[in-house]
Amino acid sequence: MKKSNLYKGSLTTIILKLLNENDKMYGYEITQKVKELTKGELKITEGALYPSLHKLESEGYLDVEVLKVDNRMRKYYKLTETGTKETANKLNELEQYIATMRTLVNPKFRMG
Amino acid sequence: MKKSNLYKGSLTTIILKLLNENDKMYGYEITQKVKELTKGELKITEGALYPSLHKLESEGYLDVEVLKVDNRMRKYYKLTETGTKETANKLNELEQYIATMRTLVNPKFRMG
DNA sequence: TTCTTATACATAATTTATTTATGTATAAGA
DNA sequence: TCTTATACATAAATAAATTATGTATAAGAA
Repeated sequence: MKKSNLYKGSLTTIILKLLNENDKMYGYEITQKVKELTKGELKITEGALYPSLHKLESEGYLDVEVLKVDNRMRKYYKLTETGTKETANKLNELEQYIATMRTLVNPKFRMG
Repeated sequence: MKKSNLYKGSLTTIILKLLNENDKMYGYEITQKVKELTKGELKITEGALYPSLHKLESEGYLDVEVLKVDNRMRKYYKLTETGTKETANKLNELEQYIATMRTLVNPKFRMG
């Protein structure tokens, strides 16, 4: 999704968190929201997004509802109960990742 | 290297930064240093480390010096000039990544 | 003395998340 | 009419890791 490959592995966290904040969203909406929030810094690609949504659904983290709006299909996703728990896990993992990287990279943030 | 797959893409940043701080290090030393600094949180595997070191060397970011210490081989790596520049780039990318993720995940840290 | 653990390198096979490249289809605007 | 935006989808290729091996020396425990 970007020149930096640090984003690899972050997509599910992003999707889950957005759905946690917005109750229900459809795929295209997610791409636009991410672009908007990051002021174009991060653009998630459809080739990554849709398979990821399908996976999250198959794992039971998301429920789907298909609607037709203005004659165009929209697949709305929302968190299940386990999906909400998984969101918390993923956010913890992100904070842990950031803390760990800071200890390695920034002497001011030493662990312990 | 860990249960969380957020670390994918961070290994080169970690290696470069450690070499930037410690002038010269050998592979095994890097694995131990990371384990120590993160109090066991992050263990980099040899299957990831050695190919990564070879790649950084082939890209001209690292110079190698092979020494024999206590009858055991050690390959000491150190940053080249372009390697030092690349370290700065990677660290900037990491800070940018963290800032971007915070805007997506933490409303307090909105961008702009 | 033998077995295990630590040190120190290496690589091949597999897995997984992504990018890149397509594809379909409708609506809006130039 | 042509392009851009909306909205989905998937297949092939790429890249970075994990997992599983392999070699070899040294130290320490049983």
